[in-house]
Amino acid sequence: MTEARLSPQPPECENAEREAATKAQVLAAAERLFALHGFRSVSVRDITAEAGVNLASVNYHFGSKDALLFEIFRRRTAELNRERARMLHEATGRHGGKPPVRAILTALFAPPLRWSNQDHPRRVSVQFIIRARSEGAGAIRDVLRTDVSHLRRFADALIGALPDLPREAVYWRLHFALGMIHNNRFAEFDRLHVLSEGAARESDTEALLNRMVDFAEAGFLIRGHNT
Amino acid sequence: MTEARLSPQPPECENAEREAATKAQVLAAAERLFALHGFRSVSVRDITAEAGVNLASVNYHFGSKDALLFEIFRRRTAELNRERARMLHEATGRHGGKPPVRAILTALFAPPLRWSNQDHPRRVSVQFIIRARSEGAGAIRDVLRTDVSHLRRFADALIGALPDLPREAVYWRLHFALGMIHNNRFAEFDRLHVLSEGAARESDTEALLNRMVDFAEAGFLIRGHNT
DNA sequence: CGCCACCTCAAATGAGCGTTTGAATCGCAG
DNA sequence: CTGCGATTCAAACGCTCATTTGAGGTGGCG
Repeated sequence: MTEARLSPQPPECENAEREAATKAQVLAAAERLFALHGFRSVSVRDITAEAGVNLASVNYHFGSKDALLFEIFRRRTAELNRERARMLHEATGRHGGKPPVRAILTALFAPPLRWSNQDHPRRVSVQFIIRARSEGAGAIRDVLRTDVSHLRRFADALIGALPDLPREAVYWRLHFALGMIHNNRFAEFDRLHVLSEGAARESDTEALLNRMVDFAEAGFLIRGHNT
Repeated sequence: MTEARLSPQPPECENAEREAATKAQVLAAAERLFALHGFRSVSVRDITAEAGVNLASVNYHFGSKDALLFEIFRRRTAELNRERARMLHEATGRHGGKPPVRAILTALFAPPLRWSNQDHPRRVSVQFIIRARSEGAGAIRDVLRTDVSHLRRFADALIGALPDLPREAVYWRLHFALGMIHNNRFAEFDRLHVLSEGAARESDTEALLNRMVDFAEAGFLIRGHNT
Protein backbone atom coordinates (compact mmCIF):
# COMPACT_ATOMS: atom_id res chain seq x y z
CA MET A 1 0.00 0.00 0.00
CA THR A 2 3.04 2.26 0.38
CA GLU A 3 5.14 0.75 -2.35
CA ALA A 4 5.31 3.98 -4.32
CA ARG A 5 6.89 5.75 -1.40
CA LEU A 6 9.49 3.05 -0.96
CA SER A 7 10.99 3.56 -4.39
CA PRO A 8 14.13 5.74 -4.30
CA GLN A 9 13.15 8.94 -6.07
CA PRO A 10 14.27 12.55 -5.87
CA PRO A 11 12.01 14.29 -3.37
CA GLU A 12 11.25 17.28 -5.59
CA CYS A 13 9.26 15.14 -8.03
CA GLU A 14 7.87 12.66 -5.56
CA ASN A 15 4.37 14.11 -5.70
CA ALA A 16 4.08 13.84 -9.46
CA GLU A 17 5.77 10.47 -9.39
CA ARG A 18 3.38 9.16 -6.80
CA GLU A 19 0.42 10.32 -8.83
CA ALA A 20 1.84 8.71 -11.93
CA ALA A 21 2.65 5.59 -9.96
CA THR A 22 -0.88 5.22 -8.63
CA LYS A 23 -2.47 5.78 -12.01
CA ALA A 24 0.00 3.44 -13.68
CA GLN A 25 -0.55 0.75 -11.06
CA VAL A 26 -4.30 0.98 -11.51
CA LEU A 27 -3.98 0.84 -15.27
CA ALA A 28 -1.71 -2.18 -15.17
CA ALA A 29 -3.77 -4.08 -12.64
CA ALA A 30 -7.04 -3.32 -14.39
CA GLU A 31 -5.68 -4.35 -17.76
CA ARG A 32 -4.39 -7.62 -16.39
CA LEU A 33 -7.55 -8.52 -14.48
CA PHE A 34 -9.87 -7.45 -17.29
CA ALA A 35 -7.84 -9.49 -19.78
CA LEU A 36 -7.95 -12.57 -17.57
CA HIS A 37 -11.50 -12.48 -16.21
CA GLY A 38 -13.58 -10.02 -18.22
CA PHE A 39 -14.95 -6.62 -17.32
CA ARG A 40 -18.07 -7.43 -15.39
CA SER A 41 -16.38 -10.15 -13.34
CA VAL A 42 -13.71 -7.79 -12.05
CA SER A 43 -14.74 -5.28 -9.40
CA VAL A 44 -13.14 -1.96 -8.60
CA ARG A 45 -12.15 -3.53 -5.31
CA ASP A 46 -10.32 -6.32 -7.14
CA ILE A 47 -8.42 -3.77 -9.18
CA THR A 48 -7.40 -1.52 -6.32
CA ALA A 49 -6.42 -4.51 -4.20
CA GLU A 50 -4.23 -5.89 -6.98
CA ALA A 51 -2.72 -2.46 -7.59
CA GLY A 52 -2.11 -1.86 -3.88
CA VAL A 53 -3.93 1.46 -3.87
CA ASN A 54 -6.99 2.89 -2.19
CA LEU A 55 -10.46 1.95 -3.35
CA ALA A 56 -11.33 5.53 -4.28
CA SER A 57 -8.35 5.88 -6.62
CA VAL A 58 -10.22 4.61 -9.65
CA ASN A 59 -12.99 7.19 -9.35
CA TYR A 60 -10.58 9.95 -8.41
CA HIS A 61 -8.19 9.43 -11.31
CA PHE A 62 -10.50 8.10 -14.01
CA GLY A 63 -14.00 9.19 -13.03
CA SER A 64 -15.63 5.79 -13.18
CA LYS A 65 -14.96 2.13 -13.78
CA ASP A 66 -16.30 2.41 -17.34
CA ALA A 67 -14.06 5.37 -18.04
CA LEU A 68 -11.06 3.42 -16.78
CA LEU A 69 -11.95 0.57 -19.07
CA PHE A 70 -12.31 2.87 -22.03
CA GLU A 71 -9.04 4.61 -21.22
CA ILE A 72 -7.12 1.32 -21.33
CA PHE A 73 -8.91 0.33 -24.50
CA ARG A 74 -8.11 3.66 -26.13
CA ARG A 75 -4.43 3.42 -25.23
CA ARG A 76 -3.93 -0.16 -26.33
CA THR A 77 -5.79 0.01 -29.61
CA ALA A 78 -3.94 3.23 -30.47
CA GLU A 79 -0.65 1.47 -29.79
CA LEU A 80 -1.62 -1.55 -31.83
CA ASN A 81 -2.98 0.46 -34.73
CA ARG A 82 0.13 2.64 -34.75
CA GLU A 83 2.40 -0.39 -34.98
CA ARG A 84 0.29 -1.97 -37.70
CA ALA A 85 0.21 1.26 -39.69
CA ARG A 86 3.96 1.59 -39.31
CA MET A 87 4.53 -1.89 -40.73
CA LEU A 88 2.09 -1.25 -43.56
CA HIS A 89 3.82 2.04 -44.32
CA GLU A 90 7.22 0.34 -44.37
CA ALA A 91 5.91 -2.39 -46.67
CA THR A 92 4.43 0.23 -48.96
CA GLY A 93 7.80 1.96 -49.20
CA ARG A 94 9.63 -1.30 -49.77
CA HIS A 95 7.38 -2.22 -52.68
CA GLY A 96 7.14 1.09 -54.49
CA GLY A 97 3.69 2.05 -53.24
CA LYS A 98 2.01 -1.27 -54.07
CA PRO A 99 2.73 -3.85 -51.38
CA PRO A 100 1.72 -7.43 -52.16
CA VAL A 101 -0.96 -9.27 -50.21
CA ARG A 102 1.60 -11.12 -48.14
CA ALA A 103 3.24 -7.95 -46.87
CA ILE A 104 -0.14 -6.39 -46.02
CA LEU A 105 -1.25 -9.46 -44.07
CA THR A 106 2.06 -9.55 -42.25
CA ALA A 107 1.56 -5.95 -41.15
CA LEU A 108 -1.90 -6.92 -39.90
CA PHE A 109 -0.93 -10.11 -38.10
CA ALA A 110 2.58 -9.54 -36.81
CA PRO A 111 1.99 -6.87 -34.13
CA PRO A 112 -0.65 -8.74 -32.09
CA LEU A 113 1.15 -12.04 -32.55
CA ARG A 114 4.52 -10.68 -31.44
CA TRP A 115 2.89 -8.97 -28.48
CA SER A 116 1.48 -12.34 -27.49
CA ASN A 117 4.98 -13.70 -27.06
CA GLN A 118 5.66 -15.36 -23.73
CA ASP A 119 7.78 -12.60 -22.22
CA HIS A 120 6.47 -9.59 -24.10
CA PRO A 121 5.30 -6.71 -21.90
CA ARG A 122 2.17 -6.32 -24.04
CA ARG A 123 1.15 -9.96 -23.69
CA VAL A 124 -1.98 -9.26 -21.68
CA SER A 125 -2.80 -6.25 -23.82
CA VAL A 126 -3.65 -8.49 -26.75
CA GLN A 127 -5.98 -10.54 -24.60
CA PHE A 128 -7.46 -7.34 -23.23
CA ILE A 129 -8.18 -5.98 -26.70
CA ILE A 130 -9.68 -9.25 -27.89
CA ARG A 131 -11.94 -9.34 -24.85
CA ALA A 132 -12.89 -5.70 -25.22
CA ARG A 133 -13.78 -6.35 -28.84
CA SER A 134 -16.31 -9.03 -27.93
CA GLU A 135 -17.51 -7.97 -24.47
CA GLY A 136 -17.20 -4.20 -24.64
CA ALA A 137 -20.38 -2.19 -24.38
CA GLY A 138 -21.24 1.46 -24.47
CA ALA A 139 -18.49 3.71 -25.74
CA ILE A 140 -16.23 0.81 -26.71
CA ARG A 141 -18.90 -0.79 -28.85
CA ASP A 142 -19.59 2.50 -30.57
CA VAL A 143 -15.93 2.99 -31.41
CA LEU A 144 -15.59 -0.56 -32.68
CA ARG A 145 -18.58 -0.27 -34.96
CA THR A 146 -18.02 3.17 -36.40
CA ASP A 147 -14.27 3.77 -36.36
CA VAL A 148 -13.00 1.86 -39.35
CA SER A 149 -10.33 4.36 -40.41
CA HIS A 150 -7.57 2.02 -39.34
CA LEU A 151 -9.07 -0.95 -41.17
CA ARG A 152 -9.67 1.12 -44.26
CA ARG A 153 -5.96 1.52 -44.86
CA PHE A 154 -5.60 -2.22 -44.99
CA ALA A 155 -8.70 -2.69 -47.12
CA ASP A 156 -7.46 -0.10 -49.60
CA ALA A 157 -4.01 -1.67 -49.72
CA LEU A 158 -5.57 -5.09 -50.37
CA ILE A 159 -7.80 -3.69 -53.09
CA GLY A 160 -4.71 -2.19 -54.70
CA ALA A 161 -2.91 -5.53 -54.50
CA LEU A 162 -5.89 -7.42 -55.93
CA PRO A 163 -7.18 -5.14 -58.70
CA ASP A 164 -9.12 -7.90 -60.43
CA LEU A 165 -11.05 -8.94 -57.33
CA PRO A 166 -14.46 -7.38 -56.61
CA ARG A 167 -14.26 -5.03 -53.69
CA GLU A 168 -16.80 -6.87 -51.59
CA ALA A 169 -14.74 -10.05 -51.92
CA VAL A 170 -11.78 -8.19 -50.45
CA TYR A 171 -13.88 -6.95 -47.55
CA TRP A 172 -15.17 -10.43 -46.80
CA ARG A 173 -11.72 -11.96 -46.91
CA LEU A 174 -10.39 -9.22 -44.65
CA HIS A 175 -13.23 -10.10 -42.27
CA PHE A 176 -12.13 -13.74 -42.33
CA ALA A 177 -8.50 -12.80 -41.73
CA LEU A 178 -9.46 -10.65 -38.75
CA GLY A 179 -11.39 -13.57 -37.34
CA MET A 180 -8.23 -15.65 -37.46
CA ILE A 181 -6.46 -13.21 -35.13
CA HIS A 182 -9.32 -12.57 -32.77
CA ASN A 183 -9.54 -16.28 -32.11
CA ASN A 184 -6.11 -16.30 -30.49
CA ARG A 185 -7.40 -16.28 -26.94
CA PHE A 186 -5.66 -18.23 -24.19
CA ALA A 187 -8.63 -20.59 -23.92
CA GLU A 188 -8.53 -21.33 -27.64
CA PHE A 189 -4.85 -22.18 -27.44
CA ASP A 190 -5.58 -24.47 -24.52
CA ARG A 191 -8.22 -26.29 -26.55
CA LEU A 192 -5.77 -26.57 -29.44
CA HIS A 193 -3.16 -28.09 -27.14
CA VAL A 194 -5.64 -30.71 -25.99
CA LEU A 195 -6.89 -31.47 -29.48
CA SER A 196 -3.42 -31.80 -30.98
CA GLU A 197 -2.12 -33.61 -27.90
CA GLY A 198 0.64 -31.05 -27.56
CA ALA A 199 1.67 -31.07 -31.22
CA ALA A 200 0.43 -27.53 -31.89
CA ARG A 201 2.09 -24.96 -29.62
CA GLU A 202 2.04 -21.22 -30.04
CA SER A 203 5.42 -20.68 -28.43
CA ASP A 204 7.24 -20.15 -31.74
CA THR A 205 5.70 -16.84 -32.68
CA GLU A 206 7.40 -16.38 -36.04
CA ALA A 207 6.43 -19.87 -37.17
CA LEU A 208 2.84 -19.20 -36.16
CA LEU A 209 2.93 -15.88 -37.99
CA ASN A 210 4.11 -17.68 -41.11
CA ARG A 211 1.34 -20.27 -40.77
CA MET A 212 -1.30 -17.59 -40.42
CA VAL A 213 0.00 -15.50 -43.29
CA ASP A 214 0.29 -18.60 -45.48
CA PHE A 215 -3.29 -19.57 -44.75
CA ALA A 216 -4.78 -16.12 -45.24
CA GLU A 217 -2.68 -15.30 -48.29
CA ALA A 218 -3.94 -18.43 -50.04
CA GLY A 219 -7.49 -17.38 -49.23
CA PHE A 220 -6.93 -13.95 -50.71
CA LEU A 221 -5.19 -15.10 -53.87
CA ILE A 222 -7.78 -17.58 -55.11
CA ARG A 223 -10.16 -16.61 -57.85
CA GLY A 224 -13.08 -18.86 -56.91
CA HIS A 225 -16.22 -19.44 -58.95
CA ASN A 226 -17.97 -16.69 -57.01
CA THR A 227 -14.74 -14.81 -56.48
CA MET B 1 -47.75 -13.23 -15.88
CA THR B 2 -50.57 -15.65 -16.51
CA GLU B 3 -49.92 -16.18 -20.19
CA ALA B 4 -49.44 -19.90 -19.82
CA ARG B 5 -52.92 -20.29 -18.40
CA LEU B 6 -54.49 -18.28 -21.20
CA SER B 7 -53.39 -20.66 -23.89
CA PRO B 8 -56.15 -23.08 -24.94
CA GLN B 9 -55.00 -26.46 -23.73
CA PRO B 10 -56.72 -29.67 -22.64
CA PRO B 11 -57.13 -29.44 -18.87
CA GLU B 12 -55.79 -32.90 -18.17
CA CYS B 13 -52.30 -31.91 -19.25
CA GLU B 14 -52.38 -28.29 -18.17
CA ASN B 15 -50.12 -28.86 -15.21
CA ALA B 16 -47.36 -30.45 -17.22
CA GLU B 17 -47.88 -27.96 -20.00
CA ARG B 18 -47.62 -25.05 -17.62
CA GLU B 19 -44.44 -26.43 -16.17
CA ALA B 20 -42.96 -26.95 -19.58
CA ALA B 21 -44.17 -23.55 -20.67
CA THR B 22 -42.49 -21.80 -17.77
CA LYS B 23 -39.21 -23.61 -18.27
CA ALA B 24 -39.34 -23.06 -22.01
CA GLN B 25 -40.13 -19.38 -21.60
CA VAL B 26 -37.23 -18.93 -19.21
CA LEU B 27 -34.88 -20.78 -21.55
CA ALA B 28 -35.93 -18.74 -24.57
CA ALA B 29 -35.78 -15.41 -22.78
CA ALA B 30 -32.43 -16.18 -21.17
CA GLU B 31 -30.91 -17.33 -24.44
CA ARG B 32 -32.06 -14.23 -26.24
CA LEU B 33 -30.91 -11.79 -23.55
CA PHE B 34 -27.60 -13.57 -22.98
CA ALA B 35 -26.94 -13.59 -26.71
CA LEU B 36 -27.68 -9.89 -27.05
CA HIS B 37 -26.09 -8.45 -23.91
CA GLY B 38 -23.79 -11.03 -22.35
CA PHE B 39 -24.13 -13.08 -19.19
CA ARG B 40 -23.05 -10.70 -16.49
CA SER B 41 -25.06 -7.82 -17.90
CA VAL B 42 -28.32 -9.76 -17.75
CA SER B 43 -29.91 -10.27 -14.34
CA VAL B 44 -32.28 -13.00 -13.27
CA ARG B 45 -34.86 -10.24 -12.94
CA ASP B 46 -34.35 -9.27 -16.59
CA ILE B 47 -34.86 -12.87 -17.65
CA THR B 48 -37.99 -13.55 -15.62
CA ALA B 49 -39.48 -10.21 -16.64
CA GLU B 50 -38.88 -10.96 -20.32
CA ALA B 51 -40.26 -14.47 -19.88
CA GLY B 52 -43.29 -13.24 -17.95
CA VAL B 53 -42.71 -15.62 -15.05
CA ASN B 54 -41.96 -15.25 -11.36
CA LEU B 55 -38.51 -14.23 -10.18
CA ALA B 56 -38.02 -17.48 -8.28
CA SER B 57 -38.63 -19.63 -11.35
CA VAL B 58 -35.01 -19.65 -12.40
CA ASN B 59 -33.77 -20.98 -9.09
CA TYR B 60 -36.67 -23.39 -8.77
CA HIS B 61 -36.32 -24.97 -12.20
CA PHE B 62 -32.60 -24.70 -12.81
CA GLY B 63 -31.01 -24.28 -9.39
CA SER B 64 -29.05 -21.13 -10.14
CA LYS B 65 -28.34 -18.57 -12.78
CA ASP B 66 -25.08 -20.28 -13.66
CA ALA B 67 -26.83 -23.63 -14.01
CA LEU B 68 -29.41 -22.06 -16.34
CA LEU B 69 -26.62 -20.65 -18.44
CA PHE B 70 -24.89 -23.99 -18.62
CA GLU B 71 -28.12 -25.78 -19.48
CA ILE B 72 -28.71 -23.53 -22.49
CA PHE B 73 -25.09 -23.91 -23.53
CA ARG B 74 -25.29 -27.69 -23.24
CA ARG B 75 -28.46 -27.87 -25.32
CA ARG B 76 -27.32 -25.57 -28.08
CA THR B 77 -23.83 -26.96 -28.51
CA ALA B 78 -25.27 -30.49 -28.56
CA GLU B 79 -27.68 -29.46 -31.31
CA LEU B 80 -24.96 -27.75 -33.30
CA ASN B 81 -22.49 -30.59 -32.94
CA ARG B 82 -25.17 -33.10 -33.91
CA GLU B 83 -25.95 -31.24 -37.09
CA ARG B 84 -22.30 -30.83 -37.95
CA ALA B 85 -21.62 -34.51 -37.31
CA ARG B 86 -24.62 -35.43 -39.45
CA MET B 87 -23.30 -33.41 -42.37
CA LEU B 88 -19.82 -34.83 -41.95
CA HIS B 89 -21.25 -38.33 -41.84
CA GLU B 90 -23.25 -37.70 -45.00
CA ALA B 91 -20.20 -36.32 -46.76
CA THR B 92 -18.20 -39.34 -45.67
CA GLY B 93 -20.81 -41.63 -47.17
CA ARG B 94 -20.98 -39.64 -50.38
CA HIS B 95 -17.24 -39.86 -50.92
CA GLY B 96 -16.59 -43.47 -50.04
CA GLY B 97 -15.21 -42.85 -46.57
CA LYS B 98 -12.71 -40.16 -47.57
CA PRO B 99 -14.45 -36.80 -47.92
CA PRO B 100 -12.40 -34.00 -49.50
CA VAL B 101 -11.40 -30.89 -47.57
CA ARG B 102 -14.19 -28.85 -49.12
CA ALA B 103 -16.91 -31.21 -47.92
CA ILE B 104 -15.45 -31.32 -44.41
CA LEU B 105 -15.26 -27.54 -44.18
CA THR B 106 -18.82 -27.26 -45.47
CA ALA B 107 -20.01 -29.57 -42.70
CA LEU B 108 -18.17 -27.37 -40.21
CA PHE B 109 -19.35 -24.01 -41.51
CA ALA B 110 -22.84 -24.60 -42.87
CA PRO B 111 -24.81 -25.30 -39.68
CA PRO B 112 -23.89 -22.14 -37.77
CA LEU B 113 -24.14 -20.03 -40.91
CA ARG B 114 -27.56 -21.34 -41.87
CA TRP B 115 -28.77 -20.89 -38.32
CA SER B 116 -27.69 -17.26 -38.56
CA ASN B 117 -30.16 -16.70 -41.37
CA GLN B 118 -32.52 -13.79 -40.87
CA ASP B 119 -35.63 -15.79 -40.08
CA HIS B 120 -34.10 -18.95 -38.66
CA PRO B 121 -35.38 -19.96 -35.21
CA ARG B 122 -31.81 -20.67 -34.09
CA ARG B 123 -30.54 -17.26 -35.09
CA VAL B 124 -29.85 -16.09 -31.53
CA SER B 125 -28.47 -19.50 -30.60
CA VAL B 126 -25.42 -18.93 -32.75
CA GLN B 127 -24.78 -15.60 -31.09
CA PHE B 128 -25.33 -17.23 -27.73
CA ILE B 129 -22.79 -19.96 -28.42
CA ILE B 130 -20.22 -17.50 -29.74
CA ARG B 131 -20.65 -15.37 -26.65
CA ALA B 132 -20.51 -18.36 -24.33
CA ARG B 133 -17.30 -19.45 -26.01
CA SER B 134 -15.53 -16.20 -25.23
CA GLU B 135 -17.23 -15.05 -22.02
CA GLY B 136 -18.15 -18.32 -20.39
CA ALA B 137 -16.50 -19.17 -17.09
CA GLY B 138 -16.61 -22.06 -14.69
CA ALA B 139 -18.19 -25.19 -16.08
CA ILE B 140 -18.53 -23.78 -19.60
CA ARG B 141 -14.86 -22.94 -19.77
CA ASP B 142 -13.92 -26.39 -18.56
CA VAL B 143 -16.07 -28.06 -21.20
CA LEU B 144 -14.69 -25.84 -23.93
CA ARG B 145 -11.12 -26.56 -23.01
CA THR B 146 -11.29 -30.26 -22.38
CA ASP B 147 -14.10 -31.62 -24.55
CA VAL B 148 -12.59 -31.86 -28.00
CA SER B 149 -14.32 -35.07 -29.08
CA HIS B 150 -16.50 -33.21 -31.53
CA LEU B 151 -13.57 -31.34 -33.05
CA ARG B 152 -11.53 -34.49 -33.25
CA ARG B 153 -13.86 -35.98 -35.83
CA PHE B 154 -13.19 -33.02 -38.08
CA ALA B 155 -9.47 -33.03 -37.38
CA ASP B 156 -9.25 -36.74 -38.22
CA ALA B 157 -11.26 -36.26 -41.40
CA LEU B 158 -8.97 -33.42 -42.45
CA ILE B 159 -5.88 -35.48 -41.69
CA GLY B 160 -7.34 -38.21 -43.88
CA ALA B 161 -7.98 -35.75 -46.68
CA LEU B 162 -4.51 -34.25 -46.40
CA PRO B 163 -2.23 -37.27 -45.85
CA ASP B 164 0.92 -35.41 -46.89
CA LEU B 165 0.42 -32.56 -44.46
CA PRO B 166 2.03 -32.72 -41.02
CA ARG B 167 -0.60 -33.21 -38.36
CA GLU B 168 0.20 -30.04 -36.47
CA ALA B 169 -0.33 -28.05 -39.67
CA VAL B 170 -3.83 -29.51 -39.92
CA TYR B 171 -4.55 -28.57 -36.30
CA TRP B 172 -3.38 -25.02 -36.82
CA ARG B 173 -5.40 -24.57 -39.97
CA LEU B 174 -8.46 -25.96 -38.25
CA HIS B 175 -7.85 -23.41 -35.51
CA PHE B 176 -7.78 -20.67 -38.14
CA ALA B 177 -10.95 -21.94 -39.78
CA LEU B 178 -12.76 -21.97 -36.43
CA GLY B 179 -11.67 -18.41 -35.86
CA MET B 180 -13.37 -17.46 -39.11
CA ILE B 181 -16.74 -18.65 -37.79
CA HIS B 182 -16.42 -17.37 -34.27
CA ASN B 183 -15.91 -13.89 -35.66
CA ASN B 184 -19.42 -13.80 -37.10
CA ARG B 185 -20.91 -11.71 -34.33
CA PHE B 186 -23.53 -9.08 -35.02
CA ALA B 187 -21.10 -6.32 -34.07
CA GLU B 188 -18.50 -7.62 -36.52
CA PHE B 189 -21.04 -7.64 -39.33
CA ASP B 190 -21.96 -4.07 -38.43
CA ARG B 191 -18.35 -3.04 -38.68
CA LEU B 192 -18.06 -4.82 -42.02
CA HIS B 193 -21.11 -2.94 -43.32
CA VAL B 194 -19.55 0.37 -42.35
CA LEU B 195 -16.15 -0.53 -43.79
CA SER B 196 -17.53 -1.78 -47.08
CA GLU B 197 -20.11 1.03 -47.22
CA GLY B 198 -22.85 -1.56 -47.61
CA ALA B 199 -21.12 -3.64 -50.25
CA ALA B 200 -20.60 -6.66 -47.99
CA ARG B 201 -23.87 -7.99 -46.56
CA GLU B 202 -24.39 -11.31 -44.86
CA SER B 203 -28.00 -11.69 -45.99
CA ASP B 204 -27.17 -14.24 -48.71
CA THR B 205 -26.20 -17.13 -46.48
CA GLU B 206 -25.25 -19.61 -49.19
CA ALA B 207 -23.04 -17.07 -50.94
CA LEU B 208 -21.31 -16.31 -47.63
CA LEU B 209 -20.88 -20.01 -46.99
CA ASN B 210 -19.22 -20.38 -50.38
CA ARG B 211 -16.93 -17.46 -49.67
CA MET B 212 -15.90 -18.91 -46.32
CA VAL B 213 -15.34 -22.39 -47.68
CA ASP B 214 -13.37 -21.01 -50.64
CA PHE B 215 -11.14 -19.02 -48.34
CA ALA B 216 -10.51 -21.81 -45.84
CA GLU B 217 -10.13 -24.52 -48.47
CA ALA B 218 -7.38 -22.53 -50.16
CA GLY B 219 -5.64 -22.20 -46.84
CA PHE B 220 -5.80 -25.95 -46.23
CA LEU B 221 -4.63 -26.99 -49.69
CA ILE B 222 -1.42 -24.98 -49.87
CA ARG B 223 1.86 -26.64 -49.22
CA GLY B 224 3.85 -23.66 -47.94
CA HIS B 225 7.55 -23.56 -47.19
CA ASN B 226 6.85 -24.44 -43.57
CA THR B 227 3.81 -26.51 -44.56
C1' DC C 1 -64.03 -34.73 -0.72
C1' DG C 2 -59.27 -34.67 0.99
C1' DC C 3 -54.73 -35.51 0.44
C1' DC C 4 -50.49 -34.86 -1.89
C1' DA C 5 -46.81 -33.50 -4.80
C1' DC C 6 -45.81 -29.86 -7.53
C1' DC C 7 -45.62 -25.29 -8.76
C1' DT C 8 -46.14 -20.11 -8.29
C1' DC C 9 -45.90 -16.06 -5.88
C1' DA C 10 -44.61 -11.69 -3.10
C1' DA C 11 -41.49 -10.57 0.13
C1' DA C 12 -37.34 -10.68 2.43
C1' DT C 13 -32.28 -11.67 3.04
C1' DG C 14 -27.68 -10.60 2.95
C1' DA C 15 -23.81 -9.94 0.22
C1' DG C 16 -21.39 -7.18 -3.16
C1' DC C 17 -21.31 -3.50 -6.18
C1' DG C 18 -19.81 1.47 -7.94
C1' DT C 19 -19.52 5.64 -6.09
C1' DT C 20 -19.30 9.55 -2.65
C1' DT C 21 -17.72 11.90 1.35
C1' DG C 22 -14.96 14.50 4.47
C1' DA C 23 -11.06 14.22 7.10
C1' DA C 24 -6.11 13.33 6.96
C1' DT C 25 -1.78 13.71 4.64
C1' DC C 26 1.50 15.09 1.36
C1' DG C 27 5.17 18.19 -1.02
C1' DC C 28 5.88 22.68 -1.75
C1' DA C 29 5.68 27.93 -2.10
C1' DG C 30 5.48 32.17 0.39
C1' DC D 1 6.31 27.82 10.05
C1' DT D 2 1.96 28.46 7.58
C1' DG D 3 -1.20 27.84 4.02
C1' DC D 4 -2.57 25.53 -0.21
C1' DG D 5 -3.81 22.46 -3.89
C1' DA D 6 -3.45 17.73 -4.89
C1' DT D 7 -3.84 13.16 -3.39
C1' DT D 8 -4.92 9.30 -0.26
C1' DC D 9 -7.63 7.23 3.08
C1' DA D 10 -11.35 4.69 5.90
C1' DA D 11 -15.96 4.71 6.12
C1' DA D 12 -20.34 4.88 4.54
C1' DC D 13 -24.19 5.32 1.07
C1' DG D 14 -27.65 3.61 -1.81
C1' DC D 15 -28.56 0.38 -4.90
C1' DT D 16 -28.85 -4.10 -7.40
C1' DC D 17 -27.94 -8.63 -7.32
C1' DA D 18 -28.83 -13.95 -6.79
C1' DT D 19 -30.98 -16.62 -3.78
C1' DT D 20 -34.22 -18.17 -0.04
C1' DT D 21 -38.49 -18.44 2.36
C1' DG D 22 -43.00 -19.77 3.56
C1' DA D 23 -47.61 -19.12 2.36
C1' DG D 24 -50.93 -20.03 -1.24
C1' DG D 25 -52.71 -22.29 -5.28
C1' DT D 26 -53.05 -26.10 -8.62
C1' DG D 27 -54.60 -30.61 -10.70
C1' DG D 28 -54.63 -35.66 -10.18
C1' DC D 29 -55.93 -39.63 -7.45
C1' DG D 30 -57.73 -42.58 -3.88
